[in-house]
Amino acid sequence: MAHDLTIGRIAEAAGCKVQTVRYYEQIGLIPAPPRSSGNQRVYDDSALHRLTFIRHARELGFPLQAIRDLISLSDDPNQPCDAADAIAKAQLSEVDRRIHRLHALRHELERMIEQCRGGRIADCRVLEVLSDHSLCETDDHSTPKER
Amino acid sequence: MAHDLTIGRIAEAAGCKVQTVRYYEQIGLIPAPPRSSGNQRVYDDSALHRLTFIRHARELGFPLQAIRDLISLSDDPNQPCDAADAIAKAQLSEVDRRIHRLHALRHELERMIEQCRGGRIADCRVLEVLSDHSLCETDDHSTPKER
DNA sequence: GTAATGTCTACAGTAACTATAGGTTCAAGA
DNA sequence: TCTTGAACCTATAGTTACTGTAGACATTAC
Repeated sequence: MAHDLTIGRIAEAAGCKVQTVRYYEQIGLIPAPPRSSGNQRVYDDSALHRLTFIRHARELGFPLQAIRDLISLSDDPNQPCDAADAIAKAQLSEVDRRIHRLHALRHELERMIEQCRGGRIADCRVLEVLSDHSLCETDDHSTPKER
Repeated sequence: MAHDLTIGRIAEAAGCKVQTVRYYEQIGLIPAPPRSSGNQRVYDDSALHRLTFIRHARELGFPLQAIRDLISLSDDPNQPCDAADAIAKAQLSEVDRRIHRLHALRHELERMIEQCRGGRIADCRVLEVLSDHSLCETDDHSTPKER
């Protein structure tokens, strides 16, 4: 049984906005669906499936380009899956880097909050800690690429 | 002793690009510095101090608007520091959310990689896991605001 | 002195959406 | 059946926080 779905329904089912679905169509990530007599997009389950794939990968932090790669891989299922594996592995190490960074930041924020005890700005360590990088316990100066 | 610094030097010292410094000036986050006879920006230590403050806060994940707020707070050091505290606390809970999320994602990526053992795409679970949200162990469907 | 590097302005481009305006279509209630 | 309000349509502009490019001028190193 093929369900007919409106754009609002697949957006809701996939957990994103209607505009986002249209945007994905515009950039060619999902195919343009057929239209109803009143020119409204009509989706089927496979469209929902692909949209869910994309949203899920986005939630995992994959950039759209990586998702594009994964989709083109899955369109040709006789290739070895090394490429998909490599993409996932690269993503894993990126996630590890972010977790590591966030833990350091968390620690520093806690120190900041602890030292700010309702005094006056002039005595507030929050601003001081932010000003002085040497007080920071991480020395990771790299800028995260896709945040 | 007041050091004279070129834009390249303060950018390097603060760990960002030259364009980023000019961008911060453009949006009014740092004041326009005096120029040399050859029309090049000349910075002093206080400019470096403010830039370091901004970069450090950015590395901590503060959006520019929050940084703007913190700067305007520090311009009036007789206020109570509750506001700075509130900003830091909001940031902390945001960091906590991200850490939590990333741990779930990490777990899922590991499962994906484990299940992809050099077979063919057709048998590769990476794509399958990405397609099926129900296999995912987190149900957090929210989209992070500032990524 | 000259070559390489750094800086200048102005503007365009990036990712990944998000919002708005001004219109059409659809579904539900009176 | 009419109407009203929600959902849809296109097109375009805006968002955040930069990053890159072009073409010209300045500074530094050899």
